[in-house]
Amino acid sequence: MLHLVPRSSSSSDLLEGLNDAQRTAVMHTEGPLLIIAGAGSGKTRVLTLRVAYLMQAGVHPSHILALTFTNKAAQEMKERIGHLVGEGTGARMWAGTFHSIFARILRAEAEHIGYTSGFTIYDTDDSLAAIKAVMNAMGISQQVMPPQGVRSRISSAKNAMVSWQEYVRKADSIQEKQTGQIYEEYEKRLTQSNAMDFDDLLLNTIRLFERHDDVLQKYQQRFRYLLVDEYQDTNRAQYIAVSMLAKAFRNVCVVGDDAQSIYRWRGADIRNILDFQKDYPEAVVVRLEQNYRSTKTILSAADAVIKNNRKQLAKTLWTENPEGEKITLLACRDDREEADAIVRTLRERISKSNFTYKDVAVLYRTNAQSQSLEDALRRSNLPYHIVSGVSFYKRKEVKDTLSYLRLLVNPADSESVMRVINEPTRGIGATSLQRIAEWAQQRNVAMFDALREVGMIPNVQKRTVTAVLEFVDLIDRHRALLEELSPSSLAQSYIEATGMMQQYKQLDTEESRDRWNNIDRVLSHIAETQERDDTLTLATYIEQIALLSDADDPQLGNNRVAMMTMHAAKGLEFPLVVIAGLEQGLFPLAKAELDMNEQEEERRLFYVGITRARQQLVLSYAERRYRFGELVFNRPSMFLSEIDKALFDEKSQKGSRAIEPMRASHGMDQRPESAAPVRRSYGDRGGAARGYGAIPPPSSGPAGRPKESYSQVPASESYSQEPTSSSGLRVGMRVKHPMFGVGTVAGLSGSGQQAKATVQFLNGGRKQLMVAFAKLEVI
DNA sequence: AGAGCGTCGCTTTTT
DNA sequence: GCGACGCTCT
Repeated sequence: MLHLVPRSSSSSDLLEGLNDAQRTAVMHTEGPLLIIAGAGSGKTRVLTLRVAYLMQAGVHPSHILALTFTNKAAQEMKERIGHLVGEGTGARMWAGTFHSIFARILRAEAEHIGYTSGFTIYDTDDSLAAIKAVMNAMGISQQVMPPQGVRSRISSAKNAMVSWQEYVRKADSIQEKQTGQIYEEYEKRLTQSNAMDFDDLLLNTIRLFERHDDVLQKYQQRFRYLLVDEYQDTNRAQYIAVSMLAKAFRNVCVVGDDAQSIYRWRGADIRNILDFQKDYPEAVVVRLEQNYRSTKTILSAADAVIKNNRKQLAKTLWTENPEGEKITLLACRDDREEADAIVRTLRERISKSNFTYKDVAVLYRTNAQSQSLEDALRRSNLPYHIVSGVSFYKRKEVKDTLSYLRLLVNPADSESVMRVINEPTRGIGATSLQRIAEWAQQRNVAMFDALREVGMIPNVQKRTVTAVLEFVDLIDRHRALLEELSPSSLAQSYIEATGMMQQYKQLDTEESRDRWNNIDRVLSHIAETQERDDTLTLATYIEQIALLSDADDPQLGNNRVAMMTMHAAKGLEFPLVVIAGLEQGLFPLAKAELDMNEQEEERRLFYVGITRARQQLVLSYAERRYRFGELVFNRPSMFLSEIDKALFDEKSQKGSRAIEPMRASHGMDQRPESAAPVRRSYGDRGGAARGYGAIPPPSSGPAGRPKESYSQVPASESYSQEPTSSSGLRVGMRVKHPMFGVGTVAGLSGSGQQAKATVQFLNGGRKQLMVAFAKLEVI
C-alpha cells in the first residue's frame, strides 16, 4: 500500500462512531455485499468509509468503480472520499453516473462498435426530433401515432434490452408493428449520425462487452471493486452491465432501499435488489436500520405510510432522535392560498426556529406546481431557487449554440444540422432541406455529406447552393482549428462567426438581448469549466451538458429556499420540509388510483418526501387548483389519512377532515364512479369541473379567485361525484371508438353539443373527442 | 423565406 | 396557460 493516506485516518479512525451494522459493511472488502439502507441511516457515510477502508487495505484507487444515478451523488462521494484519503488519491478512482461512466468507456472503445469517439449524445428532445424526422420520411401520420408515445415505447424496449429486430418479431398490434419499423429506422439514423441516445449508452456498452471479450476482460481487470448506489433503481440494462463487470472478481457491493424505489416508470426493476442474493448466494447482507436524520414523529409518519404497501421487504427503521415537533397540515382552498399559507409558515418557522432559507425545501409531485409557489415566494421576497437545471439548456438559443458546437465534434449529427442550418436565416428553406434529406436517404449518406454535394442535387436553387456551401465551409473551417485552439477561444470565435449573436444584437428587443445573454453565458461557462479543468475538450464539455440532470443544481449551496420535485429531492435532506399538493389525483396521480403498482410507487415517493425532513414536516393540500388553465376540484390525498392523527399538531387536527381515518370510498379498490352520481345544476355552463375524479369538500365556500361559474356552486353539490355528462359518460368508463379501439374515459368537459371526452386508448393514444360526433360505445 | 395566426397537446417523475 | 408546430398569406 504505497499511495498516500493522511495520517489522521488510520483504519481504527475510520471505524470510529459507527454502529455494528455500519462497521460490518465498511469492513467487508472481498466478495458480494448487499446493503439495505433505510432512509437517513448513514448510507453515504458507510459507502465513502468503505472505499477509504478498501484503499487502506491496499486496493489501488483505480481498481474501484462507483456507479450512481446522479452526477451530484457521484460528486459528493468523490469529495468525501477525497477528504478521507487525500484528494489526489481519491481522484484516481472512477465514480460517476452509469451514463457518464459508460459514455467514457464507449468513447475509448468506439471503433469496436462502429462509432467514432466523437459520437454525440442525444437527449430526449433530440431523439424525439429524430423520431419525428423518421416518421415524416416514412409517411406515418403523427396524428395517429404520437411521436412522444413512439419515443417512450422505444425507450422502454431499449431499457428492457429488446432490439428492434426482436421488437418487430414480437409485435402483434398494428401500433407495435409500426413502432417496430420506426425503431429500426431510428436506429439507422442514430448510427448514421454517429449518435447515441441515453439508453444506447447502456446498451452499446453491453454490446461492446458481449462482442469483444478482450475489452470486457480489460474492464473487469480494471474495476475489481464495484459499488452501485441506489441499486433498487437499476433497470435491466444496468443490471446486466454490472453483472458482466462483476463476473471476474465478484466484488460487488450494492446499496439500496426497496422502499425508495421510484423509477419503475423508467424501467427500474425492483427485482434486481430483491434477487441479489440469488445472483450471489455467497453475498453478505447488512441492514442499516438506525436513522440518524429525522425525529421520531417524522419517522413514525413515514413508517405509517409505507406500511400500506404490500410489496415490501420487512425492515424496521428506528431512531434515538427526540420526538420533535408535530406535523403541520395546511388545508387550503386553492393553489394560490396554498402557496400563501406555505410562505406564511416558512416565515414563521424561519424566525421562530432559527432556520435559515437554505434549511427549507418545498417539494411537490409535478413541476407544474412550482408556478404558484414561485409567485408567492417572489411576492414576499423570500429568496428561493428551483432545482431543475435543465431549463436553461432547453432554451432555443442555448440549444442552437450547443448544436453548433456538437457539429464541430461530430458533423454527422443530422439532428444538429437540421437545427442550425438556417439559424440565423441563410435562405435555406424547408423545401430545399427536404430535397437534400431525400437525396441523402437514397444514397444512405449522412446529412452533412449530402450538403457537401448539394450542387449535384436536382431542384435546389443556385442561391441555396451557395448558402449551403458557405455553411459547410463555416463548420469545416472551424473544425480544422479543433486541435489548435482551446475549447473556449474556438467556441468564442466560431459562435461569433455563425452570426447568431449578431442576429440577436441587431433585433435589440428585450427578448433578443436575453437570448444574446444566454449565448454569452454558455461561452463564459465553457471558459470557466476550462479554467477548472485544463484537460477539457469541446467533446467532453458537450457530454457533460448532455448528461446534466435536474438534481445537479449549482445553486443548491446558496442560502435560498429550495423548490423541487420529490424525485429530484432523493438523496437530500433538509431541517424543514414542506410537501405541497397532497390531493387525490395529483399525489397520488390519477392514474395511480386504480393501478395498485402505480399506487405503491406513489406511496414510496411520498415516503421519500417525508424522510427528507430532519426536524419539521409541513404538508399541504388545496381543495381546488388550476390545471391546464382549468379549475379542478380535489379530495385530500388518501396518503394523509394513513398518518396517525396524533402526529399532527392540534390546529391541524381541528382544521381538516383529511386526516380522519380512511373512509370506505377512499381509493384503494373502489372505482371513483361507483358512488351515486349527483346531478349538477350548472351543466349548461360549459366547461364542467373536470376533476381528477374529485369532490369539492363541504367547506369549499366561494373562493377569492376561481372563475365566477365555480364560486356559485351550491353547497348541496359538495359531495357530488364527477359529473355524469348528458351523454351518460363518466370518468373511468371503458368505451369503444370505431377507429381508435378500446379506451378509458380519462376526463370530461363541456356539455351538450360542446361536451368533450378525453379518452385514453389502449394503444397508448390519448384523444379529446366531441361526444356528439365521436361514436363512442360504452362497453 | 418569413410573419402571423390558429390548433394541439401538454404535466408525472430523468439519465 | 403556454409553447411548439403547421398552415396560410405575403
